[in-house]
Order: sequence, then C-alpha cells, then structure tokens
Amino acid sequence: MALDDSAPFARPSGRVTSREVAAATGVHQSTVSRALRGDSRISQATREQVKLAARQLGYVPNSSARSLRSQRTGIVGVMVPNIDNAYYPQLLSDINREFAAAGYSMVLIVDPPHRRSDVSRLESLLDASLDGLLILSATLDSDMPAVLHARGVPIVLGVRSVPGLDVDIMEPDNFSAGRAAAQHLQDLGHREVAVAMGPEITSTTTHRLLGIQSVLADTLPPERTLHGSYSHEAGYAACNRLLRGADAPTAIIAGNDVIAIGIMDAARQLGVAIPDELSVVGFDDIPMASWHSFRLTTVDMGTVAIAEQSARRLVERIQHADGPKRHEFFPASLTVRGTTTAPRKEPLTIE
Amino acid sequence: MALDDSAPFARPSGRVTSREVAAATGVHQSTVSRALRGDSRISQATREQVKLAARQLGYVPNSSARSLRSQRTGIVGVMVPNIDNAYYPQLLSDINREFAAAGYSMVLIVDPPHRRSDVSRLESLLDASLDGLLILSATLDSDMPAVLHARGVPIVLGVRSVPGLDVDIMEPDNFSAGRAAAQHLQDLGHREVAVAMGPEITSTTTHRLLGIQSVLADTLPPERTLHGSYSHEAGYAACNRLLRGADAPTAIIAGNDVIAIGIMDAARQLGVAIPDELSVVGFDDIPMASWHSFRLTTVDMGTVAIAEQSARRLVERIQHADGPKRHEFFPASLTVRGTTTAPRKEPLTIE
DNA sequence: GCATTCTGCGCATACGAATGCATCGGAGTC
DNA sequence: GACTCCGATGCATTCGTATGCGCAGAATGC
Repeated sequence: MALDDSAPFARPSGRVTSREVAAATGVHQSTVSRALRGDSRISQATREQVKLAARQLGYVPNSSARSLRSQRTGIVGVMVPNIDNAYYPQLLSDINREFAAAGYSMVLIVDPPHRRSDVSRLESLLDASLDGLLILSATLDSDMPAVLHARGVPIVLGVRSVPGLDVDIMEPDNFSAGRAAAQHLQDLGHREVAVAMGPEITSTTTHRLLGIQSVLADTLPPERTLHGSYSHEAGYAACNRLLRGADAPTAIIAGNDVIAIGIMDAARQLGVAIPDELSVVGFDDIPMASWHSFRLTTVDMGTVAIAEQSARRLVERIQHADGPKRHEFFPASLTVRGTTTAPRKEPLTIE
Repeated sequence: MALDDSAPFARPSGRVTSREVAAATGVHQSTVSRALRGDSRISQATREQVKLAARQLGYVPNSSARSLRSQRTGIVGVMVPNIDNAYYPQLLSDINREFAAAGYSMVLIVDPPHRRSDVSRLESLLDASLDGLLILSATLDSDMPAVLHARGVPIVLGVRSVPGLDVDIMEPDNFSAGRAAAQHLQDLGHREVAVAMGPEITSTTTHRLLGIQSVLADTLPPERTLHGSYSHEAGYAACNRLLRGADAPTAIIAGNDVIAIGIMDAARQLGVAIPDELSVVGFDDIPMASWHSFRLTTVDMGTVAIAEQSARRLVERIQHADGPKRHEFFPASLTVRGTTTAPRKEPLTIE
C-alpha cells in the first residue's frame, strides 16, 4: 500500500485535513486544494512540496466536504429488483466495470416489487447522495422514474422500459426476440406451444409476449400462457403445471433463461426428455445457458451491450443534464443449442 | 409517491434547503433541523408546521452536508472478489437485507486479485465516504485489511480470514468442513480421490484442504491436488485434466459448489456418469446445488448466518469502535444428495 | 524606465445541516 | 413581587473543501 499509515500527528478525532497539510508546507489551504486537484496555476515546485507533505501526513480529502462544495458525490445508484437471480450478477459486473472506469462508485439498491411507495426509500434517492440512477427494475406501473425525473435526478432506464417518459432508455428488442423464439419453434413443427413468462407488469414480458403472439396467435390459448416471477421456482412450478395437464405442450417458451432452467429442472425430475419430449427456449443467453448441463436454446438479448451502454449513457447524462434523450433498442439473436428439436409424435405420459 | 414534486420555487440551482423551509415556517433554520430530526425540545405544534412546510416544498436534507457535520455517511462498503459467480448473489442479498434494515446503503466494491495496490482505490476507502467496510475478498497475502484497520476504518472480515489481525472475523469452520467431505468419501469406500480447490491464497481453500488432508493424507498425492480460481471454468478444466489422465480418480472434492458444477458439466460432456463413475462433493450449498439438474452433495458452510452476522457485526463495530473483537467460526454440515456413491470397480475409459 | 500582462498564491466565503450556548417568555416558588 | 426554573427557540459556529477575487512580484513590451 502506498500511503504512509504512520501519520505523525494521529489526531484522536480522526482525519488529517487540507489545513494541516497547508501548515506543514507553509502555504494556504487553498493552495493545497489546488495543488492536489491539478490546478495549472500552481507552480511545479509548490505542487511537489504539497504532494509530499500530503503523502507524509496521510492526507485524504474528505469526500463529504468535497461533495457539499462541488455538488457531486461520484456515486451512482443501480436499482435492481433482486440480486439472487442469475441474470443480474453478470449484468452488474459489466455495469460496475463501466462505472468504475468512469470514476464512479456504485450503490446497490434492491427494489423488490413490495416495499414500494415507501417514502424513506424515495428520500434517499433525492438527498443528493447520488449523482444519478440506473434503473433496471422499472415496472410498467411504477411512477418512481417519473418522480425522480421531475425532481431532476439524472436517470437511465436499462433493460426494462416505461412508456411515455422522456428519459434515456436502453432496452432489448423484445418484440423481435419473441418472434424469433416462436418462429424457431414453429419452423421445427411445433403447434402445441406454451409460454411461461415473467411478471405482466414488465416491459420485457409484455413485449416478448407480443412478439410470440404475432407468430403463434391462433395456436396460443390463454390457458397455455402463464405468468410468474422471473425465477427458477416459477419455471419449475409452471413446468409441472403444464406437463401434468391433459394436453401437454410439445414446447415451452420461457420468459427468460432462469425460468427456462427451472422448467428443465422440473422436466428432468418428471422424467421428460429434453428436447425429444419437450423443447424449451429461453431469453437472455446468460452464461449458465451455455453450460453443458443445459445447452439451452435461447435468444441473446444483447445484455452486455445494454449494460455497458446504459452505464455510459448515465455518465453522459450526469455531465449534460439536457441534451436529447436516446431510446435505443438492442438487437436480439437466436442462439440454437440443444433444447429444441422437432415435436414428439406421441402424447406425453407422466407416471 | 408521497413527496410533492411541484415545489413552488423550483430554483435553478437545485434543491430546497432547510433555510427555505425555515423561512416558509417563520422559524430559524436550526429549528427546522431539530424538528425534523426529532429533537424533543421542539414543541409539537412547531414540529407539525415544519413538517408540513417541508413536505410542501419537497425538502430533502442534503446528505453531504449532514455527513460533513455528523461525521457519518450511512454508507458501508462491501468488498467482493467478483460478482459474476453464483456464490455471491445470495450472499450479497442477505447482507444487503441486513444493512438496509439497519439504515445503511451499500456500495459494492469489486476487488479482483489484479488491480490491487492501486492507490486511488485505497484512497476511496479512506476518504470518510464509508462508515465501515465488510471485506469478503481478503486473501492471505493482502495487507489492505491491516492498513485500513490501522487507519481506523471499521472493518469486518467475512467468509475469508486473514491471520494475525485484531478485527472481527466471521468465517466458516473450513477445517471441519474439509474433514466432513473427505470422511464421507472415505466412508463410501473411495481411495482414489482428487481435489480441485480454489486459490491457495485464500483461507477457505487452505483450511478446507487441511481438513481434507487430515483424513486422506496418505492417499492424496500432490498431482491429484489442483488449484484454480473459484469458477465454473476452473472446475471444468480441472475435471478434464483429472479424468483424461492415466489413473482417473473415483471421486473429486471441489473447492466450492461453483467448481463442483463445472466438474459435473465437464464430466457430462465426457460421458462420465455421476455418481456411478465419478463422485463429486462441493462446499457452500448454494441454491443451485439443490436443483434437480445437479443434486450436488455438498457441505453447508452456514453462509446465510455468516452474511447476516458479519453485516450486523459491522454495524455494531461502527457504533462502538472499541470493544472486544470477535472471531467466530460457523459450523459446517454435510448435505448428501445425488452426486456421491460407492466408487466404480472398473477403471474409467474416455473415448 | 514605466506601464502592462502574467504567474503564483492568499483571503474570504460558500456549500447545507447540526449543535453548544444564549435568550426569552411564562409558570412556579416563597 | 422578585426570583428561579424550564420549555422552546434563535444565534453563531462548525464540519473540510472548492473557488472567485484580489494582490504582489516577476516578466514582458515599447
């Protein structure tokens, strides 16, 4: 570690201030500030002296004072519906990399569907502790993005969109993705398709479903359209429900890969062979989808690009509050692996 | 949303201050501060007036000013080696819940093994922007915890420990866990056991390995002791290496569940049946381990308790900087599922 | 050799909330 | 009725850094 931790005057109350560095160097506090911040008006000689003294004293600028004065904290919030879901770790990892590269720290804000409309939660987003907010948890019925935007908080919506809001939005082309998944199954010959989607209040679910319906409209009855959470458990439950019925589908489109894997898990437990007896398609192409244990056919939603672009976009938005908002759709592409094939001929029987 | 976002005087520079609330109420700024913070000296009538005005104006206390004055930020750092690893999401989720309940926000700090000894990184931990730090990424050779501790930053080490440091440590009983895993395989009759551990510079790996060796000492040659990262890829690679050799083991103990699943993935691709041809044991009992696709025999390391306790401990440590440090070991317990059985009789052949 | 532009730095203040101390009016005491 | 006491609020300062402005001395111009 480069900092000297044997500060000569380890004051009981705590930290070394720029005044003390100034006193040690024989200059004024403002000179210390300017020297360390790289102000060109300070001579090279003075700058070196100040830096030396600062290092020796173990001086670290106080971030609260700096934020108070400069009106920026260097912290952004990233709001996710949950963490314990395989979709978010990779996303957060990519986002974190971008923010770190831009010099921002990242506060993780878990925003579960319940616990909304809690004033104290909103306050912490408006108290100027965050320079901006990347919202990955938006639902169609949430007015929080609108409130924050009205309050002047720089926000960017990633992955999930909300209509009628003049903010930057980076989302996948869910409609085309839904079409691609459905078309793939139809091309394979499937006529008995079910869908196990995520929550209806998310744009990802509604738009993917619209895409699916645009292909399968006539062959997709409501009783084969399920909604649940974006979770392994939901997929597991949906699969059990769909396959135990009288007319089991020959294929299931899952709302995302996590649900798809839950479906596969249930199918295996039921002794249903994938893909011979049941085809499964997911969305997102999370890393796990390519594991040999799953080899999941899925639709790549450009998640890495969304992560990077939405983070960069927020950084730009923080620096230029005005300027045209961008609503970008990232292309989706089908990745065929081992969970889809032509439909079985015989009806499914579950012992 | 409860806050009124139509502030009468939407000032260009931004936020409403306590002075404006004071002016609107006809009291002094200090009274506003006291009224909103719950100071008992303020009369009920005044308090109500102030609260009303604050709400109407959309006043939210500035966190930087508050932090500067009060010397606390309400933010804790949580340092992890990475996020895109199935072990951390659940851990972070539990930790986040605890911190949120205690009123703390959580900054995520990704601390990869490279990028260490970077001064700017250390500075951001010493600039008083964090009230404390929960370190989950400690390695045996890292002096960062010591430096931070010397600088008076409240820290707690979770999961991974570092010797010779007078700080709070919450770690699993890795030695006993290692023993349990090895004993289980030995009891099943395995004599040809290999281990695919994590990085040698982590306490988890070294202590688990010591436990394993205490049982298998004479039958565990160095060439069957592999080290890699705690990742799916590492497990995958290790399995390929171990099974393709001349004398393939009948069982592999993985450094953790993520490695174990990588091993299973490789084994499946090689056409090696689990558990009939290869037994696999992991550590941690992450949620995925219980999925039907894996049904992994593993050692529960009490991770949930570690998450909760280490977060609570940090909160206590922030409030009481002195006070005895606690070094707790959380009990581990073997969870037998479907990936372990008696060893195969025939040598393994891989086409 | 004097006026003028730089260069380099000090001075003072602002950022916004918290807090020790002073103050003030009224109730209670003798 | 003067005095004490207490509840309720105002005043002034503090936290530590950033920055506009001013000023001295040096460098430049003619």
